Amino acid sequence: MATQESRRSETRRLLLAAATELFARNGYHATSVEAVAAAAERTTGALYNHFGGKSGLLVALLEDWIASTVAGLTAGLRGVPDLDGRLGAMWTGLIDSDGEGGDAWLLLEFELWLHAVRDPEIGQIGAERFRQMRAGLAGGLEDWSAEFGFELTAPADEVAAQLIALLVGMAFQHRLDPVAVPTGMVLAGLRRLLDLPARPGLPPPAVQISASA
Amino acid sequence: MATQESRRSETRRLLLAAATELFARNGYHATSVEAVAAAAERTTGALYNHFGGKSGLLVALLEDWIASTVAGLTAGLRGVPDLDGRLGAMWTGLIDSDGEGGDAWLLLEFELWLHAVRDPEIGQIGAERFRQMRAGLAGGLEDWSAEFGFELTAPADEVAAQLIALLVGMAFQHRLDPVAVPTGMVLAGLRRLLDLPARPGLPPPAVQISASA
DNA sequence: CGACATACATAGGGATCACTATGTAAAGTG
DNA sequence: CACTTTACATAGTGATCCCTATGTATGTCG
Repeated sequence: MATQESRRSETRRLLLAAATELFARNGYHATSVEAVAAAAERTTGALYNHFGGKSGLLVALLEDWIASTVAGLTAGLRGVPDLDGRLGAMWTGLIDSDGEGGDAWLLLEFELWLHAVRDPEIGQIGAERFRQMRAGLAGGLEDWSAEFGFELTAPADEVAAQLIALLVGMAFQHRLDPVAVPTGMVLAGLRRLLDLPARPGLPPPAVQISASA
Repeated sequence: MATQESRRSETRRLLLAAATELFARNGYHATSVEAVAAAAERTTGALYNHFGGKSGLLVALLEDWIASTVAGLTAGLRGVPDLDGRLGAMWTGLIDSDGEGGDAWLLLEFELWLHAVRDPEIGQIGAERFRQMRAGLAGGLEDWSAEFGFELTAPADEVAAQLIALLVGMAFQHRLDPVAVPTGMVLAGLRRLLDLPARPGLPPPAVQISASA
């Protein structure tokens, strides 16, 4: 019915989607190739034919990851008129869900980082991924500063790296203890990195009520 | 010769040190209990007698982790007279080494975070760990603001979370691509979060020369 | 429509791993 | 110095996992 090429690419897509979900949820080493194949409704034979092995699957996943993330970073920002809305969109896009896979995005981010640090081949890809994220955000910042009429007090590259760092580090803490990292705290930090005045009319962050052990 | 108690605690210490090193270097799942036992010059029998299993070893490791980190966070700060020196000490302490285990500190941080997110029992401990880190830094900030005569423009809890977030996120990027995250970029971000003026007399951050793929 | 190539399925092997049951030397105790 | 307990070592087992060799249905092409 379908051509061989379409069938093949569909299988590849299913395998990568299953691997993304399972690697994020359970981790790379805790996920068996048979589990990935089963979740994709295929067999390990197909997986080995496509990727050559478990590590090949990881590399392919990370390469796809680059394109989809750079797109996702800017996608949630369209249609948001004000600057705070855009900053907030970046944050909620990070912790709520990537729009497709729940909070798998964040888990996969750290999972892949660990492999990137431990494996030079993966590390190259991971470094390139963040270079593109920073460059994309830096470009956006320059556009924003023109659009909203504020001034960048540091090179856009620098501010981009700082904004990404704050978002990553806040998500890191938020996932362990959500109430300790309310949205206002993140937005306030982002604004301070941009050297913007604190947003007027916003109530001060709520008193911390995170449960104490 | 030695008492049984001292012998036992010494074995426990060796096992935990070996597990720390190996879990950080290779990851939890990629590290076998036999490898941990061998690195500690003991056998798996000792390991199971102490921790009941591999997961028990991880829990014990994380619990030790709490105390040692809070201590380490403030330890590198003594004897540094100026504020920039202290901020710089926090950063270099994060990326250079923890003073004992190379850069294992950072790897273990993210490794344990993933387990904390996936396992509720571990998650409780991890959340408590960061609560203590934030509280410790918040207290330090209030002392600093008095000592150095600057004013906190936001609650100390909030600023502490933001500083930690920036440090974590910067370390995250730095480990993938060190030249893309020079020290000055980190210090500038920390200062902006503290609403301090940019440091005078400091050359602007070097042009980025990170290799492009 | 027949021969070939492709895409994937099936079955199984070799290695590794977490864990357990049992043995044993040393420390503790009266 | 007999006896018990502690702290760890030894040896082995079932399960799991990554990978490979081979089989087969379906698309492809002259």
